[in-house]
Amino acid sequence: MLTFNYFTNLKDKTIAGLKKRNWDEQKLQWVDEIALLDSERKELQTALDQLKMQVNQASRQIGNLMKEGRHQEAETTKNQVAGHKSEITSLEEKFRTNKERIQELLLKIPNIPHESVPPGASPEDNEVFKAWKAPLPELFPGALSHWDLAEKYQLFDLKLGVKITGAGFPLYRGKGAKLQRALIQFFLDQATAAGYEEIIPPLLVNADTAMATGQLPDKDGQMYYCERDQLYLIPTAEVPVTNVYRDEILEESALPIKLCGYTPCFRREAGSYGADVKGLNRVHQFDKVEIVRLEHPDHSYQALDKMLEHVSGLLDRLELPYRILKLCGGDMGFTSALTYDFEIFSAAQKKWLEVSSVSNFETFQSNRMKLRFRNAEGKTQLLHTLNGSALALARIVAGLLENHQTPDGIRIPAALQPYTGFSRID
RNA sequence: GGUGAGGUGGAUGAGUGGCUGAAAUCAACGGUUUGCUAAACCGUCGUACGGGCUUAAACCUGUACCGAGGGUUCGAAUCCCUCCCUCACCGCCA
Repeated sequence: MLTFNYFTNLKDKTIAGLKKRNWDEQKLQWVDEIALLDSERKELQTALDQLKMQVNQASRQIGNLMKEGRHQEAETTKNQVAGHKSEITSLEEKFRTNKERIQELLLKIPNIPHESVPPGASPEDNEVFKAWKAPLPELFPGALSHWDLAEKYQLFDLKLGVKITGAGFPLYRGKGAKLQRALIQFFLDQATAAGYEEIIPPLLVNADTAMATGQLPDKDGQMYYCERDQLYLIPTAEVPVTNVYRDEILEESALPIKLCGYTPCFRREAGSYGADVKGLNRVHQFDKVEIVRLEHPDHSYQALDKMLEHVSGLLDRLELPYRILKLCGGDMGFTSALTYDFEIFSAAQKKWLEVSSVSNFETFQSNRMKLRFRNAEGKTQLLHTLNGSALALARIVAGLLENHQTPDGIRIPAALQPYTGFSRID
């Protein structure tokens, strides 16, 4: 959620940013509407506060008059207060309507893209921030897709997942299951080595938590929901982990805060179809290690670079070819100011698969979360939140199986072998 | 799930209708004193949103907030209702 500053002092920047997200003129009017409503809100509050002050003063007088036994005068004052009360009631009504409308609009306005975000409407317009320099790997004739490899080596079973739950809930078995666990452990160890504190959060969250990181109300339909208990299954560890510090005022010396966490992720992913959903490319439940940072606003973009390095290091160790995209305005998430996507090249499917998304949310989440720090002047200030996948498993598994296959088995990268306990799948 | 007791500022903890935004103590911060440490003494010490105010700081000032939301009253931390949460015991259970 944007702060009011974006609609008053930074209005031009806001308009320009929303245009980068391809907003039409009609929606852009909301910016002016919010500014107008906000100034109305201030006027209403001033009037309301003054009336309340009068009532408060009168009440104190009444108390004193009663003590002194001057009941007649007390009654007169009471009648005066009654007049103010009805005025207050009607002003409060206006005030509430005004605030609700502001809130309603604010929730519809996405984050303002960072100035470096390229314009564009669709994934084709994303900028290749770091290309893969070496030649793309070529597989031998007869190389298989990961879903065929899974069947050949008994690594995971989608049909069993369907029997037990439904489409998009893979069941891993044997070396496939061990590979899954090895990757999680490997990613967590790497994150810990990079200074991230490990968190094991709840997998179900309440509405306040989902609202704070921006999943509600925007992505309501994408989360699984337990009606009876009014809890949401997390779509990413970002949600519970970022919320660890919701409603807190941190000391500047405590920054940066670096957290990581492994969780399963649950996504309903309504509306996807075709080859994109084949095998592990898009599933309803997958495992992911997430890294989260709470940063001083002055350092958040340096922190973002550090996160890119971290994720790059993981992919290097897994010996997977990858590229980094800087998402264009039209493809960025609602809450993000700048997002880099990591894509690995699937040699068997001959296409790029997204395996990580690393974003700086600036104050968009912290404003909703009331997550602040006390700056050098002793004033409270919103800090910046960032997060990134490090990494998402399902597609990494797909890439590993496909790219490291040989005619007589699948090679496990050296970095992973201590975790799997085997060097080949055959 | 049942019964009982509770939810007050960074912490402990007073406060049962009227200068109580909230005593006191501790912690923290600034200062004085001091060979060092310690101690003592003085001071500061919640958040949000408004107004004075024109860009900002400082300062002054108003309103709201004592788990959340409603209600009673001229006036609510205090009384009433609903909900949430915590603790204890019982039940159930990995």
